[in-house]
Amino acid sequence: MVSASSLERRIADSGRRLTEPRRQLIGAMRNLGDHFTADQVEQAAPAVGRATVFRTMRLLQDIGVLCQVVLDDGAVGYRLTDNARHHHHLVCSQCGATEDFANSGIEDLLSAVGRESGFDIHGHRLEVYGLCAECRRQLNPA
Amino acid sequence: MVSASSLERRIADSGRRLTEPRRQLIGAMRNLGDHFTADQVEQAAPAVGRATVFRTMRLLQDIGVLCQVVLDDGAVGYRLTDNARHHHHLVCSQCGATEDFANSGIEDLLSAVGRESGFDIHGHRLEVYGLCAECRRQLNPA
DNA sequence: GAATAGCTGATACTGAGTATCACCACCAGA
DNA sequence: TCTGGTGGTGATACTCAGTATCAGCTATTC
Repeated sequence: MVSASSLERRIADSGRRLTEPRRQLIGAMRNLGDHFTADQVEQAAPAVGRATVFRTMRLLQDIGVLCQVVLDDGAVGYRLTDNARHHHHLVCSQCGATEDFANSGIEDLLSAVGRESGFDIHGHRLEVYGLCAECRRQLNPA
Repeated sequence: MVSASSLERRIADSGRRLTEPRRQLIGAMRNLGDHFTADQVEQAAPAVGRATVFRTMRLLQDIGVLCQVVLDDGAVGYRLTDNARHHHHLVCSQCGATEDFANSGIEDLLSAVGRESGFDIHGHRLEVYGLCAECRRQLNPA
């Protein structure tokens, strides 16, 4: 879990102001754990206006500490990350637990895809769905 | 482009009725080209009720002839496909043109990711963004 | 202390998708 | 031929995610 102070520092470092609503939203997201929806954030910080919730989430995405996760069913979730570099998500379709992972093999594969297709590839989005170890244990106790 | 008759046959083969609204929606989607939004389909088939548009799009997804494409900016588009098997999308972030591609290397990579993470992986979603050959030519005429 | 840029909350909006419900259309079986 | 069931339809109202607008607030800077 990313610390609140490192998130706050990242906001300040990017030249934005560290205001009370932003502090509250960071606290709310951290309380919500490793995955949450925009709606949950809104409800977890009732003193903050709706527009500010979305503005702040956009800001956090821009500075690379919040990332969108496309779930199994197409719904969108969010996740705080301290990994500002490109990465992918492993999402448990049972409990929603989300982990980051990086894999350079995928970049290599995609450059081959680019050569074959004539596309000049500059980005991608990879979400991997499965059952996390915890959910497997619960479904299938040894 | 998938033929209308093959789409209609797929609906009939799946045990559903081939009704006039469904025929109209198939025509509308084919007219819209290789990528479109739900909204565009709705407007292209004004005689068909909104609920039926979404029901039919869901039905087409269920029988594997329509697939969701998550765009660069997180918006959702759709694409008719004759490739009912698992595949990925190459999306031009300039014009939206979308191509299918399959790559077994990715499956191999992901099984390794599963072993390392303890996840039991059963699916994934990969969208690749770039500039298609046509848009590259227009931006950068030799 | 004034100017200003950044930030805020309220509100109304769009776009995507779902839920509900009464009604229609087709088919099977009596 | 009537009847009932299932599948499909359109209208409508809803939720959820996100954007646009705008007046007012606030921290900073000069």
